[in-house]
Amino acid sequence: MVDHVLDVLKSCSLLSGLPEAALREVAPLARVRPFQANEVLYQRGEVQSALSVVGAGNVRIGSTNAEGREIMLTLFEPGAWFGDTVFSPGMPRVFGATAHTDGELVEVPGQDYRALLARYPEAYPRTLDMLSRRLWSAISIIEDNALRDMPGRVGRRLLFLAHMHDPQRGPGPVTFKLTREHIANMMGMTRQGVHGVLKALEQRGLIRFSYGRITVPDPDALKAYLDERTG
Amino acid sequence: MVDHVLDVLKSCSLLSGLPEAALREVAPLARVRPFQANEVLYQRGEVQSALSVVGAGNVRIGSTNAEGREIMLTLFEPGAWFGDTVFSPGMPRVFGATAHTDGELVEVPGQDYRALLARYPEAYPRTLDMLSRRLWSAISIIEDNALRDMPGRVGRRLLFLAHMHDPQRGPGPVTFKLTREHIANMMGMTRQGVHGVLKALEQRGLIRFSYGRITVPDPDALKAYLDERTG
DNA sequence: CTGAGACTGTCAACCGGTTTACAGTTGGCG
DNA sequence: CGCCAACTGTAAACCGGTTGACAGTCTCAG
Repeated sequence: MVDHVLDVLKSCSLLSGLPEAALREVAPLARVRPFQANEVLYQRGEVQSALSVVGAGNVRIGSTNAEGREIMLTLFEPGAWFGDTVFSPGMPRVFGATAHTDGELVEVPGQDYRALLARYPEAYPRTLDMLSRRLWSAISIIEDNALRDMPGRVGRRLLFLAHMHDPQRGPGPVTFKLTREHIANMMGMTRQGVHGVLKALEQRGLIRFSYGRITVPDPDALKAYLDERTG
Repeated sequence: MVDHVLDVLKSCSLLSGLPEAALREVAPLARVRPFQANEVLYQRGEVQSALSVVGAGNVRIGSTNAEGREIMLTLFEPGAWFGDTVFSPGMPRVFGATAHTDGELVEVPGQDYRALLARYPEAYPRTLDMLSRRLWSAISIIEDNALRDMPGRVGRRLLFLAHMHDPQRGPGPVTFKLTREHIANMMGMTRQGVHGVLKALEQRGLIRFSYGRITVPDPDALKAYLDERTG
């Protein structure tokens, strides 16, 4: 059991700055939390802080406004971490988390994680780096949303997801299990709007899509097309 | 001279976790860089990393796309810091910085800053907290942009700036020196669109504005109005 | 004081993307 | 194997916000 937790923690990039001995220390303190598709894991506004690592399955990060309109920020795969409030205890969560598929979460209580860092300060630089990169991503999204039109935004986000999906991926094709509606929620668009964009991209051979699935056959080609589209 | 640099460093929230002795160590390594209004301080894409603290004047953070359309992320006041790439050396800057008024920057070379943190590890938690809050802000902006209409977005951003301007402010009025165009650039809107929104907010008595100036007489009232507008 | 340049108000035309509506598919579950 | 719920395609009406254009106003440097 603890061995399994340890494996999950080891797979997490945020924790890879810590020596294995450190991970062994926290593993017993972590909680394994299995989840089913569409289960709400955390709600926006909660103040409790824990570091969550996706052990299996996919998790949607996003929030919903009063009228039920949803915005989805990103989709996390196994090994990803969230719950950035561990670094600012007391702050409410800005976004909620929902299970996208069945899977399992490994949760390290915020206090224990912070205590661990204090005991292994050599891990701090790596931690700052990870957080700073996440900020970088968020700012890129703001920029894309402000400066690009719909095809540009959708294309860029697909590339972003492709990169999250597998940072060291080669040039091969990537497939996402996302409905038109999920994409719409990621982009602040509608189902129909997304449809039009995808159709246009498909006609250029840059993507392929079918029921609940989108494939980018050649991410580099897509990137080249997008870069060319706005200089 | 070094005393002046020290004062600026002390005023910076990011560095306030460090003991004064530590700041005295880096002060001689920092560079003072005076600037004039509209001078370009850093450009998007540069990889050189330094921690910049605003010593005097205002700095716009933003970037420009190929067609010359600009997006402005925020406006920094004295004491604010930027150059988050110090935490991820080698990463290019996502946004550029431009002088909004005359003023002066204090720049600490990235290496020196990182070395200092390593020497005073007790400052790490505060540093993580600051970075994490900045991420929180960025995500809030993404959310606002996706979920709110123009009046909602403009209003929220004004409140955000009011808070940046003076985190411990009382309930009094706040005034910004921003043109309609600057606001438009912050929101991904046009000058004319902003005009309409401001007029609507003014008619409700929530803001007042004149040439190059916007005043929020009662931020709490504005907040209440915005919260009510979308539940 | 005065002029030039930056900022502002306003309006009609336009358009990208939403809304609304409905019919056709797909795939999983009983 | 067949049904139902979720997902998808399509098209017309609509609308918020941009585009473009121009005249008026303010500010500050000289």
